[in-house]
Amino acid sequence: METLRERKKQRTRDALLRSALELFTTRGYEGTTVDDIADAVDVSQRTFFRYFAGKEEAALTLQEMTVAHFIELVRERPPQEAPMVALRRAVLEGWGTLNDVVEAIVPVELYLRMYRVIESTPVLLAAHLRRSDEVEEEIARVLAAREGLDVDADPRPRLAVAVFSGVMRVTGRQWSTGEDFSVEAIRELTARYLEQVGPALTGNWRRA
Amino acid sequence: METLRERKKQRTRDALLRSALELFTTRGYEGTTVDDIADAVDVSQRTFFRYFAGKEEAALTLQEMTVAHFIELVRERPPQEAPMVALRRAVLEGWGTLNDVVEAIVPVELYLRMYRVIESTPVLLAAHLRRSDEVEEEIARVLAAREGLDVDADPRPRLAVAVFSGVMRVTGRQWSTGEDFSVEAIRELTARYLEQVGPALTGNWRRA
DNA sequence: TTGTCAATTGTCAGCGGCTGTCATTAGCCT
DNA sequence: AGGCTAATGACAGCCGCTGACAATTGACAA
Repeated sequence: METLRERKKQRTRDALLRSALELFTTRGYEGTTVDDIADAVDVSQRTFFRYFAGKEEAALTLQEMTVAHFIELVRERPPQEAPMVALRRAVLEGWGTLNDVVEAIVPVELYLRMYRVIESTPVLLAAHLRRSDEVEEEIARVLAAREGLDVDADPRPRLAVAVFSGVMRVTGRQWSTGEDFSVEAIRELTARYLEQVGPALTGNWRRA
Repeated sequence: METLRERKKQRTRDALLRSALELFTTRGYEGTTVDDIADAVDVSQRTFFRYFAGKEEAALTLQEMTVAHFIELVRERPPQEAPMVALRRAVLEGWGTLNDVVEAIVPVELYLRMYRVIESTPVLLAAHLRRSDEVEEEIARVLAAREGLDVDADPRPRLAVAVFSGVMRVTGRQWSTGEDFSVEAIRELTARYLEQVGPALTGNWRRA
């Protein structure tokens, strides 16, 4: 943070983001107008749009941070690990370091509340799923590169990532509708659900 | 189609839908205004919104038809089939009967063109993925009922459906970016990709 | 310190999606 | 034919978002 200008900009952006999240998690996403957010920070509506491409972007900023972090973790996985192992470890490590990533901006509690707002707001959920879709493609390319494959010729990287991503989505939803919102809870759930993929696909579900 | 009123309504709706799809596939989704659509049918903008909840709904109507059909096919699968087998057969049968479902409203070719518009228009893709998410939940419940399981207690139905749905998404995208837009092409791709799931998850990708 | 340049912001006008309201039209039914 | 109800049009207005231009404010050098 060198110049005064930059610091001021950063403060404005932080204030906008914090006000937006606070309003979204109390009044709801649809119940909050961009004017509300701008007014809360005492800037013009136009200024809000200079910091965020849209209302959605503000709502998904925290998610984007954790997603970027997760992608980094996948990239840093030792190349000898099998793909699914690398993904699994990256995710588990990601949950472990969630606090460090988020807390620098807002309390983790706000992140969790916002997560539920996203899941329960159709337009936000849609945007979130689309972003996840993009992330899948990115990770598929990372894995393909690790394994020396061509993503367009060999379907396995995209398939593996799609499967993994599906499990993560189911896990996240189960967690967000459950009672234990601790990081431990989702870590455990993640590990457990990943183990259930095999049985879910091959097993005869009727014999307990 | 009993009364004159009902027939007129149906015709208005059909005209709106066809005009919308025609415009979307030529000028693009964002490049088409609701006023454009209404003007093409010579009704007021207000009337358009009495037939469709929004621009999105018109754009996703064909998809919705095929999805509803697919769900029906899953419901009709004999209960002794293993879950993944039932899903696989329902999908393959769905592609086989695509023509019958769509052609009653518009040429299948328009359906295919619209599919690509959806994939390439961020806001439509987002809405489409969200809808797929809802469909996953519905199908998970169908499978759970078949197998006598509680979806909230046993993660396997949701996991299996999430995996299957992921594979279908990858398949659909691959198909839409390929060269062969025939139904045979996607049927074959579907079968092939489903067979690749196992290897993608467990295999060591490096030994060819 | 001051003057110049550039970056940040506010204001305003306007578009497109969408909704509520109310008057008008058009099909239905006796 | 005339009354009832459903469908439509016209209008006003909210909200998200953008372009354009002017005003403000920090940066930096003379």
